[in-house]
Amino acid sequence: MIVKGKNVVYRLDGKLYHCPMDITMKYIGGKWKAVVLWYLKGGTLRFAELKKRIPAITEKMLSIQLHTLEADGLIERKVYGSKPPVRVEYSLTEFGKTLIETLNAISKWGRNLGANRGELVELQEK
Amino acid sequence: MIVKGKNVVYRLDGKLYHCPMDITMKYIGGKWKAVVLWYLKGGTLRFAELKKRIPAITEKMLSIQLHTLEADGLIERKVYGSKPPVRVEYSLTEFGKTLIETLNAISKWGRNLGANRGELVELQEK
DNA sequence: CTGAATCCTCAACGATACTG
DNA sequence: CAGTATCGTTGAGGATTCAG
Repeated sequence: MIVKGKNVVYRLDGKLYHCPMDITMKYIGGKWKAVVLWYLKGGTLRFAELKKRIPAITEKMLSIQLHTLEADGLIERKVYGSKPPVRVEYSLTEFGKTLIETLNAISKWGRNLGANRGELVELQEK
Repeated sequence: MIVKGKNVVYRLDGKLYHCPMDITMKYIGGKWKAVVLWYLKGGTLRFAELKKRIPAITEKMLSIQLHTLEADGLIERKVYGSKPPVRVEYSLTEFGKTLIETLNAISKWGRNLGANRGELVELQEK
């Protein structure tokens, strides 16, 4: 706990944090991580399935996010088969699942805003 | 609402979002905004008071964050006095207060992680 | 006291092509 | 299928100085 009036910080993985917000943001911040986690919250997904759900992401960025999330212990990567085409599945770890409540709160706020102030658009099939 | 199987997105301020996570992250993403909002959640604060609570931020970045948050309608800026030194106070707007639940969730997760995996450090006074 | 202005760096992000 | 390699771009963030 942060003690009022004291100059106290957290050290985590050798890095100092003055605020818990910072810590969480290290894990889900950036342009893509929260979105990837959001879709994995629904269950195991393969690379191409994630790409399909997040059309705007490039394969490179998706690859980087997945490796980062795995290194952070939030997701698990399972490879099936040794010769291409291989099958790779991604899913939340138990640690990653502790984020679900937080992810829900973030999504809920965005959904409300989109519903109240935004406009729904149906895209044409290409 | 996102309709399953349909290619539906939100349009908000002229920008398209495929995912509610994206929307929220536009408002609280980046290195500083969530932290600033977190401290303003506790009540009205002046520029120097915010700076004191977020030692790592530069005045430039704090200034930018505050203007961005104000432009997004999340915080309110009140100026007292016309001749320097002026007094400027920042506080959450009603719209900004709708984020409190989300901010709490984010902070809670970070606090738990800091408590479980991190280490508490007491800094020396300079 | 509260910033704005300037200049700078660097990491995140992106487009495209290629591969085990 | 699931990426990696390479190169290019962009913009967030930072250091410093100056101003109402």
